[in-house]
Amino acid sequence: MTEFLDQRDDWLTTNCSIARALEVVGNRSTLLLLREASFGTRRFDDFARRVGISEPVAAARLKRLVADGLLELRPYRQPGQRTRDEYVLTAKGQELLPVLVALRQWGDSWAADEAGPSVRVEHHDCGAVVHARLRCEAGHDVTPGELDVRPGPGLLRP
Amino acid sequence: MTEFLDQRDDWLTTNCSIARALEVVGNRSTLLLLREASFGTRRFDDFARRVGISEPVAAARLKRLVADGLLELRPYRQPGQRTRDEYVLTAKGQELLPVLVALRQWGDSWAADEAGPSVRVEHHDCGAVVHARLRCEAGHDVTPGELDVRPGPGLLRP
DNA sequence: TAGCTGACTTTGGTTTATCTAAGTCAGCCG
DNA sequence: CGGCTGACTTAGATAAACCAAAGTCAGCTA
Repeated sequence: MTEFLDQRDDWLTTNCSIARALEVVGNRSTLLLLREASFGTRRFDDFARRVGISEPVAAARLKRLVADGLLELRPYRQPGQRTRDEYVLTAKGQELLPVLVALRQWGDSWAADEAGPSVRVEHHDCGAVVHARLRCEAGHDVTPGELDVRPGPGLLRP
Repeated sequence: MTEFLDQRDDWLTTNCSIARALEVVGNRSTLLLLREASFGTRRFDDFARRVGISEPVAAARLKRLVADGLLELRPYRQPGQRTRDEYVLTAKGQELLPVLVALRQWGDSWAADEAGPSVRVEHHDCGAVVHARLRCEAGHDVTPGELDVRPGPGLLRP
């Protein structure tokens, strides 16, 4: 595996899933909007205010998130109000939650306030705190130091 | 818990671990440099070339990553060359790998090339593919839909 | 039907991220 | 001791992200 890594060169740039993911969620405001969506925020100005971004930015990013299929618009109606659209996470958006959990976990460990984290994410069924963990398909817990990188089927050689 | 989320308003902005983490790694090039570091890249121009960014950007981001303690400079010497510094992941940097694994996993699922992913991340000990998973402290696997958000100790009320 | 409200859009300007191209500089090699 | 090489830095320019303030507009409510 070491040889593989030493020999490789610019192939990663061409087909890297991390880079592709970052084209969709590779900026601060997008990830914070997804955080809000995961907390149940659904309305335009709640998104803008709670994330702390301006309305034009919120509008552009939310539009992009809908176009990319991470959020969907769903009509709803509050009593005494007219029909509106609310933004709801799709399955594609929900599957990004491990990224957010992992980011929060890192922030809790390395950049937290003295008072501790402001939120706690629990397992709905049992109330225990939830973490993002690495695990292999053989069922072992894996630490960051135990990762090996190998060529995959989509590897493009120079 | 629903009441909690409905009542909360601008508290999250002030002390959010995700936002804090994103201040450090909230841009594309930083995360891609960390990807490279996790693949074992150590030298300046390898970083720049493999990530596909210009040298000025690579220099600035690497400097920032060292200042933030995610990478450290370690002197090394190749035979017939002078002493240089190489960039190596610290523990603080390694603990971000779950974020990268989760991002790659999402990219593999939702934005992959037809040919499949270009790399495969394995458990060093057993060779099985590694995934980022959500798990609660009671030991249950948790799906993104089973997450509950609750106030934490550092929660600031408006 | 006039007004209010939520959900944006428009305008104009600043900051941040990025690029290319060229320059610096330290120290081993010959 | 003079040149080469790797590791940056500087300069100048463009593109992307963001902001505040004001404007638009649809459709309930009164």
